[in-house]
Amino acid sequence: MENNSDNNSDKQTVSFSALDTLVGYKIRRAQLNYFNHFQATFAEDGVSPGQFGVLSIVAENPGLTQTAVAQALGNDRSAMVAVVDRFEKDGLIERRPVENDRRSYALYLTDAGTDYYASLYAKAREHEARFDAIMTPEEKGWLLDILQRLADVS
Amino acid sequence: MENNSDNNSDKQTVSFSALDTLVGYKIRRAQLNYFNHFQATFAEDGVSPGQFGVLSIVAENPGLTQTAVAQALGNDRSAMVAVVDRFEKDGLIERRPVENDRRSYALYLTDAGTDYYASLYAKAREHEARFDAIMTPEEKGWLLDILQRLADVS
DNA sequence: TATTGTTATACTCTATAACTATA
DNA sequence: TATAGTTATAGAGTATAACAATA
Repeated sequence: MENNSDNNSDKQTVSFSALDTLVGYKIRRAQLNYFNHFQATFAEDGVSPGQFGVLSIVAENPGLTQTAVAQALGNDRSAMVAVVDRFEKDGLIERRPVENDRRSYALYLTDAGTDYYASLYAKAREHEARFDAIMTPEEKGWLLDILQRLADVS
Repeated sequence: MENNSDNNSDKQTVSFSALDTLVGYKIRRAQLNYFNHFQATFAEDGVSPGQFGVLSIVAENPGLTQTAVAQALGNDRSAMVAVVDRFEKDGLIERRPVENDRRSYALYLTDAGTDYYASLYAKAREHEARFDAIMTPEEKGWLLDILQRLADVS
């Protein structure tokens, strides 16, 4: 084993003065931890955070086109194809023709998809409880508000 | 143009009830916005947030090995090689042999690297000001604390 | 046996460009 | 001309596995 006092390699004593005052670094670490937990929770379902987001938007906004869902989530529409293909194949999402515009598909959850999303959402809420536990409801409301403001900085 | 009232494709009216109560979704959006701004600010320098993190850790903790820096940042040590190669080639970071352990290299900023990091850090602080502007100092202190707690959830 | 730096590799996420069919 | 869905592709980021040198 090396002598930690010489080369400063003891992890506990590493200085983060600069990074610890930048929102960007801490927010990345927090987000990575959250997503890793989320992935672990939904590993058996094979649903990623992004896929859960698509299901959630379609569940709450039936009839949106693929492009509209992509825009709502801030993604490129090309990224929707594989996600919708997968959920359509699983019988959870339906692509329905849009009258008056044969270029578009309107997205709807099937009955199975509605049930499936309900179970995923319940699981997501259980998962969220682990993170809710480290703050008060007031703090969480305030955190969500600040995160929204950070997302809106232009 | 399609009829928005029929297929619910007006972005302003999309419902996010579920996602808006999950920390994970909002934190991802906030982090993406922050990182996009960061990338734009440092585009001329060609420095990513992760690369800035490496420089910052080495600047504050001269003599750490590559593996120690990777552990401090929560990355795999294999990811360090390309980053250190690049900064070494640019004459900003030095790999020095570690006495008593010929497997390791201790990392140090060169004089040029020290100056360069100082300028990058000043730029990062200017960049941060855009995000500091949307909250009070008290709020920021509290935000950093909450983010740390989120990162520590196990 | 274990660890460091390294290489090769693969996987996810994401964005861009171009194509087609439609508008 | 412009847009929706699609496809191919490429880049960044990250992780794993294996190797040689060294501990």
